Amino acid sequence: MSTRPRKPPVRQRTRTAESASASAIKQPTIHDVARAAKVSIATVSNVMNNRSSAAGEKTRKLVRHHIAQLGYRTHAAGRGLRTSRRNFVAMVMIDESANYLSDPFVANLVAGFTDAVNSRGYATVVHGCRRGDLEDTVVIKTLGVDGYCLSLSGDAAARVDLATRLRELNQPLVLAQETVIKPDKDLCIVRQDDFGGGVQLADHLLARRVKRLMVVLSKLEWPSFNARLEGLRAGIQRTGQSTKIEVIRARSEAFVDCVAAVSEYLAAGNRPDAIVGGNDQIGLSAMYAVQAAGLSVPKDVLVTGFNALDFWQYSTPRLTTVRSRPREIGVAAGSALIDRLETGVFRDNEIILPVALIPAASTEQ
Amino acid sequence: MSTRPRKPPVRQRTRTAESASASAIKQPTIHDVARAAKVSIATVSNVMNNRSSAAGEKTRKLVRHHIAQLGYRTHAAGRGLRTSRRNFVAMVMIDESANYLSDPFVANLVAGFTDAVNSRGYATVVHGCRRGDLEDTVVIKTLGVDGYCLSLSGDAAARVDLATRLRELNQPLVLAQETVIKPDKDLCIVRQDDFGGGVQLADHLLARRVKRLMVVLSKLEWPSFNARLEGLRAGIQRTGQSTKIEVIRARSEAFVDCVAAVSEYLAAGNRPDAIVGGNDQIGLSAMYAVQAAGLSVPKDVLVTGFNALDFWQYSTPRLTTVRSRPREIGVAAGSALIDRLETGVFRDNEIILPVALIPAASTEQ
DNA sequence: GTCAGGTAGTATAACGTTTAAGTAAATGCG
DNA sequence: CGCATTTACTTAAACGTTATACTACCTGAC
Repeated sequence: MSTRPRKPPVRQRTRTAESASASAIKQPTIHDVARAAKVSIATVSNVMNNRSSAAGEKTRKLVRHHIAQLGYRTHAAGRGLRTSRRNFVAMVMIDESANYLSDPFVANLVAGFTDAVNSRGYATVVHGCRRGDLEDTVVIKTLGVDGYCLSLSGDAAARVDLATRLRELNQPLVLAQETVIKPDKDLCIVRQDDFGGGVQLADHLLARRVKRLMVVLSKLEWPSFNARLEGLRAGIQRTGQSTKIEVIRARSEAFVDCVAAVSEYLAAGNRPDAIVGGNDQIGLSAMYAVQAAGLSVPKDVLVTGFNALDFWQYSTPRLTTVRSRPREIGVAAGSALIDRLETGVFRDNEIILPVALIPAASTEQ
Repeated sequence: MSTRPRKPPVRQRTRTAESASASAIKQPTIHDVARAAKVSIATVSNVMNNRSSAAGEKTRKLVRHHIAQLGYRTHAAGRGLRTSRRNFVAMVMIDESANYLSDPFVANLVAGFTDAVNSRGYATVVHGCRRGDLEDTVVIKTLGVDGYCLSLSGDAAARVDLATRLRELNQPLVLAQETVIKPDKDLCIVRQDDFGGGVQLADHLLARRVKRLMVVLSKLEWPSFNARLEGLRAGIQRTGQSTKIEVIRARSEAFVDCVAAVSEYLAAGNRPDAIVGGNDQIGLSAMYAVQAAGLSVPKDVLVTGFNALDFWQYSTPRLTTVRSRPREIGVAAGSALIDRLETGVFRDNEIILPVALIPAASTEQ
């Protein structure tokens, strides 16, 4: 024979069928499939990844049969090591109280994000981390994902701090509902037009001759709350009317704290024409406090919320609010991140979603 | 010299400083750190993992310095390949409508889960998958996590199907809020005592001389809803009273559908003494429908909810409900899963969390 | 007959880490 | 001193993939 002699394989896999220990069942590897199908591991890999070249209909079928037979699944770490692609992205939130998802706005945003990301073949690690813990946190230390989305939460300083750390990782980064950090070349910010929502509220309330306006926010400086407030201010200023704004900050966004803040304010003899809640929860709490003080909504006081979350419609009278689309923010953020991973650049550096006022009984005069 | 001659290193790493391409910045590896600190990679690894043996205070400091200097982080895929531990678990939910997290019960459960898991040094992949897509889904195909938690959602058949598939992966599995599948040796179920909650509701309502009871559920057969209903039935039966239960199922749990269902029922001339909502959302919708029909809560009809979610307290009159602790279910599920990963066995195969009635104005006569 | 071009498949070198096994020097002990 | 033990490290072999470079074979065309 004139053919060059084949070198024998250097390394022989020696795993026998019964070598698997009882406790952890050994998953089959690409080698097991190759051996069963009597082909090389390269061929199995090619079949697994539908590589167009090097196919062969018959072998393809054979290999697929053995893959199914053995229940072989690609070992994610092996592939990840080789390709330096993990098919994971992380959604990170600052979360002092470890219940970030209890805010329905955040929950819907996350749901939209994971759904967009999943549909592109990636999985999402959802991670809430306490402010100081960032460095110790598993995300930074060992996560090794393909990209990050940092979502609204915490005060401005903590957010900026976290965003800076994430940028240092040199991974694609999307910021959701961020207003303090400005978009720049390799950064994408997805947010809704909270400012515009504030303007819409101002127009709506001024058309109802509101002269004295009370805004209820929480101590925590959510950037979107501030944007809404600024929009409100701008909307009033634009008309040149003399409507006055007073801002009070409840200890937290919890029902009891908001009710207490409003009740106290009313008990001091204040009689605003309208109360603007920073979000629906605050608006509903304010409405409760107003009614508890023996006043009528909307006869004595108009009340508004923000976000139009599922439960806003349960109230009597129904709360005037502004429709936010947290889910769409998440979807846009997820899509932008995956696009960036696959094309290498962000198509847009800023995506702003519109919001729309929903007038309801709580501001009908 | 009598010392055995050292073999020169077989493989020379040849990465130069300027070899990194402009687009993707190369992360430093353990080799880079080793070279900088003039130690072996094994030593760097030992320092990274605080291995007690083979330490040396001076080298330890030196290595740590270079780790910080270079910004080295362990490459997750490399470690994962070697240790076959990924430090990831997955939280999987069936999610037809791609907005599983918009249910606050689920959102809080997930939040508790991720928090428990994070605090043990693991990360959580949150994954909602459509019913049929399961096999194609990235979770099954390429995720390769250390363990799974399957959370409530979808109808019983879909859940059982998904649970079966997950068991085939031979990974530790925890089921949250599952009532159809029974616990067995290498499976852990964490749920709350929905049945007991139903019994408590029955006691509460029967003490108020309720003779005709209407239960509002949704078409989707959530297992916990059924358990609550069974508890209610058992509670009534236990007393031997003749109270009758009628069950109606709204098209969905959405406000409009529940209101429509209750309104229609009342319009047909039915006058129940009490309406039991399957959860708070349904209870509040029912209350709305009752009031819209010109009836008074609680004078004409008592109304109850279930779960005591954040917004339950916004209603007027405040809704009588049962306190659930979805967050604690998540925490228990997460802890159980990590314990299983670290000890090899489940300490408990079933964990049942108590619930407690919160009487409020909507059932005060 | 031979050369070009395609098809089908294989061998093997990484990817970055952990860890068992080993070595060299220092220390303890009789 | 001579031997055992401890301390402080190093060597090198996996872990399961992917992808490059290669071989072998086949089919025509000239």
